[in-house]
Amino acid sequence: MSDEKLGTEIRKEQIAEAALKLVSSHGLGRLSVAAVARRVGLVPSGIYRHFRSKDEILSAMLDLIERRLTDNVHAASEESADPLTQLRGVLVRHIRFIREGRAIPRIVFADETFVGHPERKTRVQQILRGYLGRVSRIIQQGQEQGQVRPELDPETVAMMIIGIVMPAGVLWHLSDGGFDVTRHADRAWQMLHRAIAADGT
Amino acid sequence: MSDEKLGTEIRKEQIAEAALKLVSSHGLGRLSVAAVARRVGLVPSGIYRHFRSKDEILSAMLDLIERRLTDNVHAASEESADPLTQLRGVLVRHIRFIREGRAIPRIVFADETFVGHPERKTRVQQILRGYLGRVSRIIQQGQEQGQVRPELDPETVAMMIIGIVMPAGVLWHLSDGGFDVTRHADRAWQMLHRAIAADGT
DNA sequence: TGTACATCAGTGAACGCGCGTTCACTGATGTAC
DNA sequence: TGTACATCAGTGAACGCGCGTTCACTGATGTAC
Repeated sequence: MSDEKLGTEIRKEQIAEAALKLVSSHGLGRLSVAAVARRVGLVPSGIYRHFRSKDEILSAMLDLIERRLTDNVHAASEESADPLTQLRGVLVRHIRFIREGRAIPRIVFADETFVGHPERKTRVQQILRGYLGRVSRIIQQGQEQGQVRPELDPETVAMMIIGIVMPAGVLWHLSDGGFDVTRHADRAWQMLHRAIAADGT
Repeated sequence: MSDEKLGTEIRKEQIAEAALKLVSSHGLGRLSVAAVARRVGLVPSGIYRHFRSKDEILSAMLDLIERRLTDNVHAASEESADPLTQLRGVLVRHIRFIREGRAIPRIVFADETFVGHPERKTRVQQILRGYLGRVSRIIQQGQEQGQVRPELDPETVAMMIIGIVMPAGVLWHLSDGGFDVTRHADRAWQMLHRAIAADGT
C-alpha cells in the first residue's frame, strides 16, 4: 500500500492535513480512519503508529485550523497600513477560506467534536476568541488613528465582520456555490463601513 | 413500555418533536432511533410503525423548524407597526430560539443531513430563503414608509441581522451559556440601526 | 566497506460495539352485525 | 347490549453493516562495531 516508510513527524502532518481536507469536503460525520488512511496511502491500522486514536487526529486538525486563521489576519495586516483596508482584507481572506472548504463550521458545529471531550469546547472557543481578538486589535488601531468611531466596542465590530461571512457561507454551501458570497460581502461591508467609519462617508 | 396505543398522526408529531429536542440538546450525530423511541415511550422498532426510516424523521423535523421560523417573524410583525421595531423583534425572538437549543445550526451544518439526499439541500435552502424573504419584506416596508434608507438591498440587511445572531450563538454554545448574547445583539443592532435608518440618528 | 542488530513504520486479520432495520408475534381498539 | 372480526400500534429477538481499535507479524532503515 505504502511506497515508502516515512518518519512519524512527517506522517502526523500528512494525516492531519488529509483529515482536514476530508472534513472540508465531506464533513466530520463522514470522516473515517479508513478514509484518512487511504488518502495518505496507508492501511487503516497504520494510522495508529502515529496517532493513539481518532480523537487525537481531531486535536491535530484544530491546531491546523488555528494556525491558518492566525496566518489570515497576519497576511491582511501586512498588506496595508490602513486599518479599514486591513479589515476588508480579513473579510476577503475569510471568504476565500470558506470557498476552499467548510472545515471550520463543520468542526465547530458538529457535536461529535465535543462529545466526551468538554475540554475541546474550551479549545475551540480559544481559537475563535483568538481570531476575534486579532481582528479587534486592528479595529482598536483604527480608533487610535482616528479612522474608526471611538465609541464602538471593537469586539462587537469584529463579530459583525464574521457575521457577514457566516450566513453567506451557509447559503453558498446549500446552493452548491450558486450564492454570490463576494457580492453579499461587498454590500454588507459597505453598510458596516458606514456604521463604523469615523467620518460619515 | 408504552402505556397506551395512540393514533399514528399523534405519534408522528410526538416523534418529530422528540427528535428535534434531542438534536437541540445533543446534536444530530447523537440522534439515534433508540433515543427517540425512549423519549416517546416506545421500543425502537415501534418507531417504524410511523416512519419508514430515520431519514423520514429528519424530514419531519425540517417541517417543524420551518413552521417555527415562520411563526417567529409573524409574531414580531404583529407586535408593532414600526418596521424597525419589528426587525428588532425578529432579532430578539431569534436569540430566544437559540437559547432554547441549537437545533437549526446542528441540522444545517451537519453533513449527515445531506449525505445521500441532495434534494434536502434544496429543502433547507428553501427554509432559510423563506425566512430571509419574510425579514426582507419588513425591510422593504420600512423603505416604502421612509424609515429605512431606500438605496439599501433588503436581502443584504436581512442577512446581516442573521449575521448578528450566528456568531453570537456559536460563542454562547461554546462557553456553555457564558457569552452574553443579548448584550452583543444590543450593541450590534445599535450599529446596524445607524447604518440602515433613514435619518442619521 | 561489510555485517549484525535494534528500531519502528507498515500490514492484514480479527474483535467488539452501536445502530438502523426487519419480522413474526401480541393484544388493544373500533366496527359490523 | 353483546359477540366476532379486522385493523393496526406496540414488542422483542435477531440481522447485517460500518467502523474504531488491537495484535502478532514483516521488512526496511539506520547505527555500532
